[in-house]
Amino acid sequence: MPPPILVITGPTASGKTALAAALAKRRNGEVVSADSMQIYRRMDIGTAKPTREEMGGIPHHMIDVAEPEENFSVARYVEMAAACIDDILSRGKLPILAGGTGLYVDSLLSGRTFAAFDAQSGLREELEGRYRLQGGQALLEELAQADPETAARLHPNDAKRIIRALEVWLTTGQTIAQHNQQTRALPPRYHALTLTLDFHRREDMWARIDRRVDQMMAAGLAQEVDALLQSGIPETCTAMQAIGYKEMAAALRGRGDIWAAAEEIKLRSRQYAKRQRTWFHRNRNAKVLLWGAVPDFEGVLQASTENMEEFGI
RNA sequence: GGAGGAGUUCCCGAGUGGCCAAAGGGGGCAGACUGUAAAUCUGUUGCGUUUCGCUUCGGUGGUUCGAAUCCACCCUCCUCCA
Repeated sequence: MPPPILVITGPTASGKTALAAALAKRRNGEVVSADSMQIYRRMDIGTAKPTREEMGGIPHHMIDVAEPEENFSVARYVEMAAACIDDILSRGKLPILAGGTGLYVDSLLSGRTFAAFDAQSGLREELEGRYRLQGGQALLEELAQADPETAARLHPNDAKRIIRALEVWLTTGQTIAQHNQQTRALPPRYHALTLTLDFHRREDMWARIDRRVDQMMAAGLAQEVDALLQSGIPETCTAMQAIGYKEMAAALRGRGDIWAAAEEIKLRSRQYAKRQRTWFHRNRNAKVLLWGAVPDFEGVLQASTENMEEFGI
């Protein structure tokens, strides 16, 4: 039986941070973030990174572990986060994985491994170039020669996945379909109790998102993004794709004012929250805890504790 | 007061007699997701008893076999001249 851990997921602004810290305090736990943007240093306000105060003395891992210029990846996340969790377990404490990046959470819990990727080879760039020149249909037909299953699954416009599928085949001699099949057969890395936070009514979630963005603005989001731009960060790097950063960066570069950018950030955050929900709804084993119009933190804390006891952690 | 221009489906915006329930984009809704994932991609988006019917393109009338498209008047907005 894999070691038991607690997982807290949910859309953005659903209170994962606060719940994780509170439960960690009660259960002698440590928090491991599962957030693809909080890993970057110097991106605090816009990623809603927990403040020292919010952490309440609880150790938090997988935050500030990379520079914004770096290209992070799921594979790297899983490797690092697994090491954190194993370390926490070895010290007899409860790991609490908290975050909204569904791919990171699932990859880590499942024990998934990733097919090789060689950034130096230039293959990716070559395939990207061919995609632009020849189009998705052509590459899809080529992929079908080796991996008809994946080719049938992918849409011609799905450049990223077509390219990755070809890349895996070309570099490993194994199709991504085969790889996925193998990795699905791997035993889960952890025995997880997943709590998914969500809202009864989406209007309440939107209100929370709006308020949070207003708070970010008040806390100096524009200045934070400006500092990143001043430091010469490439605009194409992954970190600058983050909601709140790309919109604000555009405004600071002279396209629109920062308050219009704030409104756009609210919109993009709502859309993001929807995608997160779609992802998390797939997990039928998760215990869903819903917020009402007036958040009942004590109630959710109580429900969480009960679920944990039932689960045996 | 005079001269122009504009009013299109939730929004922007194409459409200037039939092929128009009306391009495209946005937004909404739903879904996908195995090394960029806060990213990326897909479907759908007037109503209904759904290979057909009904209602819709500022309003009201009219021309026509047929109108979002033409005509008249009216309403609203914008620009310019007074």
